Amino acid sequence: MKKRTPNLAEQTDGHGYLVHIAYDSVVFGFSGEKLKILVMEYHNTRLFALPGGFVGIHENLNDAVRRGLKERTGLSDIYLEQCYVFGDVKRHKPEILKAILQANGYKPKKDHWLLDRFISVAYYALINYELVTPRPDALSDSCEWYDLDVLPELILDHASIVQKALETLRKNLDEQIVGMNLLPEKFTMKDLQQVYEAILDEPIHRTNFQRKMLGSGLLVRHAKQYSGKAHKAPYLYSFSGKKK
Amino acid sequence: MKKRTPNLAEQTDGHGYLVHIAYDSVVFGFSGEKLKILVMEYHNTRLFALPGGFVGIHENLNDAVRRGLKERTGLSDIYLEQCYVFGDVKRHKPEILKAILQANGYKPKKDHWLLDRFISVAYYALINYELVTPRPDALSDSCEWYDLDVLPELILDHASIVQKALETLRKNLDEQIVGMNLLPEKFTMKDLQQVYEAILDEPIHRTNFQRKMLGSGLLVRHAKQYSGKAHKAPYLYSFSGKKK
DNA sequence: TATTATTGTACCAAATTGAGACAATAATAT
DNA sequence: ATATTATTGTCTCAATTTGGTACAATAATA
Repeated sequence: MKKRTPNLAEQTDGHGYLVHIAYDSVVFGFSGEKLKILVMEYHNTRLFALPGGFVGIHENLNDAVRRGLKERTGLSDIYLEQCYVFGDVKRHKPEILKAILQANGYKPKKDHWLLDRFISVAYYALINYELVTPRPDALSDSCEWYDLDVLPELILDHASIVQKALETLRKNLDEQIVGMNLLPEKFTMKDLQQVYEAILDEPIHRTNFQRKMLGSGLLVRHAKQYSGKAHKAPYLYSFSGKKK
Repeated sequence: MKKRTPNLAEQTDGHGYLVHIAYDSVVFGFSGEKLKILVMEYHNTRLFALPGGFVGIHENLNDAVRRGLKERTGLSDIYLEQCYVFGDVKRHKPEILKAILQANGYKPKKDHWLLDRFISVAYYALINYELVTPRPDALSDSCEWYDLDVLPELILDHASIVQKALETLRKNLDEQIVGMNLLPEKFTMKDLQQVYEAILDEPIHRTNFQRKMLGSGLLVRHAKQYSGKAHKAPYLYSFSGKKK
């Protein structure tokens, strides 16, 4: 039996969702040697935001985030980490939410729960770019990949959230099997290195990186991949560990 | 002008505080070669809990935590870090809150906001044990230091919160100037080593630790401290960096 | 003056890291 | 075929960091 999730804009209070609590997610993908994140644009507003949402009254916080990611990416087994809670009063900008609702044809009353102050739990997710067709939700025109270095201006404190997510990702880089979640099943050593370079935003010495990765014992080597280019073909690798 | 903070138990709804949102803090102190944390016991209940609280409607989340710590420790400039948000449904145990309120002479109605589900933002704090006289709040008999290895049984998921705080502290140990916050202004190298050993719960090689700490460039050496014992007197040190 | 417990420094070996050399190789050009 | 080109995988060597011991210095006591 599937639980019905309430329609956001029609509600006049937070019934169905916990009031004052939201989440925002920084969904990282990797393609074309660059790190990208998902950004949504609301209907007719030129307002850009991170994919976020609310927590059902009988729903685990983490599950709420997974539900939101499933809706936007179609993926249900996603690598997910909390990174920070943004809880300052000054992030409360009811006029922005109001504009979004109005652009969608709703006339929220002054005490509409969405116009209240929210504390947002920030997450980051790592997903395989190739597996995703981003889908907008009811309030948004689009949900698309943006290069990290050419993000549009984001509403509220979402730029800080991206920054915090990136910092946390970098901090966790050595302990987490990042490549496994951002790359397809099989990949070359160069692919993996480019992921690390994109995240750290600095070049990495090739042979030392190779030594480190092979030495970790996490990689399984497969057949070579012939690209058709005029040079030695690289091996393909996959991760031997279990997906988190 | 000081803002009035509402009286918790008298409220019949969350006016004054954000509903559904709480924080819990793991307050670390160091004394007698051991790591300790503050634990509160509620009146007449034998229920033990971490110092926690709620967020005023017009209050920053971080400020709410600082306010709570100020009330219980008297300190206002405390080293504080978020570590995790506990947001599972199963942490909702209204009967425990009810028991606490009843033991204090309140008869909460069924829909009392404190009996609702809460998401809790966990923090850890590092403070100088010597500067603190723990103070209980209105609902609790005591607020006292407990050795980490002999904690009483804690309510709800507070044991997990302690665990998470400890993990986070360990993870941050190298980047954060932990000693500065847990030790008095001046301390010996042995004091500092004992702090690290208490946090990591494993012995550290003395001379390598000394080399690492002196090499960090963060320590300033002062006069020797004569203990009256029959051996060479150690230097006193202090940290040269700014707090936090 | 010898003894004891600690502390500060020096030193050596092992492990890790940074940087480059070089052979192997998959295509293309000759 | 053979030379050329770009890239990959492996090695090697030096520099740095880390783990561990040796030892002298020293503040009290016996």
